[in-house]
Amino acid sequence: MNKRPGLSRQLLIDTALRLLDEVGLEGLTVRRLAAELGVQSPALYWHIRTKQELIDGMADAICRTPGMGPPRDEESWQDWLTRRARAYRTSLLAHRDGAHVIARARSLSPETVRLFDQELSAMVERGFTPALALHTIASLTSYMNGFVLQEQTARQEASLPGDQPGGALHGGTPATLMAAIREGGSPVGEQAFEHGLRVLIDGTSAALDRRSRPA
Amino acid sequence: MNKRPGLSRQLLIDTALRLLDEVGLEGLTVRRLAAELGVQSPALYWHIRTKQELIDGMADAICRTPGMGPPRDEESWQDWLTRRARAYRTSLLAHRDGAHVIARARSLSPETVRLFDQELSAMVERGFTPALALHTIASLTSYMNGFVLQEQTARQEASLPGDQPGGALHGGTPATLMAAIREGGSPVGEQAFEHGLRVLIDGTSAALDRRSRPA
DNA sequence: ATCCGCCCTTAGCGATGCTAAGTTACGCTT
DNA sequence: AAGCGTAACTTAGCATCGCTAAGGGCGGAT
Repeated sequence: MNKRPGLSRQLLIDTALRLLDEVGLEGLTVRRLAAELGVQSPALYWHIRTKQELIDGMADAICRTPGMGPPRDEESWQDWLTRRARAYRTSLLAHRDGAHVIARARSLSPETVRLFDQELSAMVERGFTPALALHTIASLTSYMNGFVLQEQTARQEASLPGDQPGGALHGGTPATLMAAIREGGSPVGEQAFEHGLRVLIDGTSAALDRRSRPA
Repeated sequence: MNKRPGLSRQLLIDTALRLLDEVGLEGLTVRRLAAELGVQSPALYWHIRTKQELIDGMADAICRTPGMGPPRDEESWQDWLTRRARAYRTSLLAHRDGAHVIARARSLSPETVRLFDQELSAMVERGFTPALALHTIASLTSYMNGFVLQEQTARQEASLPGDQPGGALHGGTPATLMAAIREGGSPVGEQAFEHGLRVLIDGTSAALDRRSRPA
């Protein structure tokens, strides 16, 4: 389907991410990717060892987006974590099943780990202990991954047979839940994400205060 | 391999959960489950429509654990959410790839939704608005799912070739990260989970105060 | 000219989710 | 008691999957 500038590990990853939007993670097969590259499927195994390795690379590419990385010098850690979280969510949402790719990944590239380490150092400079910095980022990452994961499974559910907006709820949605959603509290979407994000930042402020000036 | 008390949807789900511990989610195939039940694989399709439906049932069973459900009458919402979160994590960790099962699930049973609604009502009785209650539970759930997901992928990584404790870090782990882990800040495990949990509860207290007595 | 190794091909293995069609066993009416 | 319908299973098999084995073309070094 394409001309042949020769394959490469990176080209496989980039093409796989583009293909992902078309066919989803379930539909992303080695053969389909090979076809997209105008090549027979075993050719891919010259550049990657397993499909898992391809997925790891895709996850890594999704993580390494502008917006990740250490804060700017003038930036408070609150502003930075908020900006970083929004950028990360956007990057996950940028590809169909993006969060599922992350969930299926098994290892990060050394470069990404190094970038991550720089983030931790910057937090230490701003008053975090190393352990508190790591716990904070880990909590935030768990939240973001879990959130978008739910968001993206809900999204593909919404495009099934008739189903009011409101997620995975068939039949009679109970009273309080309906009220909550009507009130603008849908558990997916930007507003919900921002809520959890703020809660985590506020709670982290409290944890940081507790350490820096203990009773 | 078994006698035949006759199959049932619930028996499939229970057996699948038991089998999951042996073979993991990747190894859990329809044929393997059928063999475990002493039956040919197409027999299962009398009781379930697709493998996806089986996974939905497994996820539902994992969610519905003692510890979930509305708070006791004398319990503060903080104590309840903490207890509930610990119980949920324990339930996910109780099965190999438990969090991955949740991640792959697409819908919840009406009963689970109803239980969830009771939880929301109880929160409203304790001063939450419906939307705030839903946002709170959603944030907490995202966090818990994301956390155990990472925890369980890290776990199966640890049982690969030589690799110091410390997760998905091959080669030279950078300085701050190493310090953080040495300091007792591993991003997985109970201590890390408790940190994020407390942060979320503290932040929720702040959000609740903001609503109930707005400036 | 020859050889070597990079990068791709054709062929195919074992396994997967699932379907089609046939078979058994049991409870019901008559 | 004979007949029958349906629930619950079987055998066979389709299309597709990840991945391996073996070989071929082709450019650069010798």
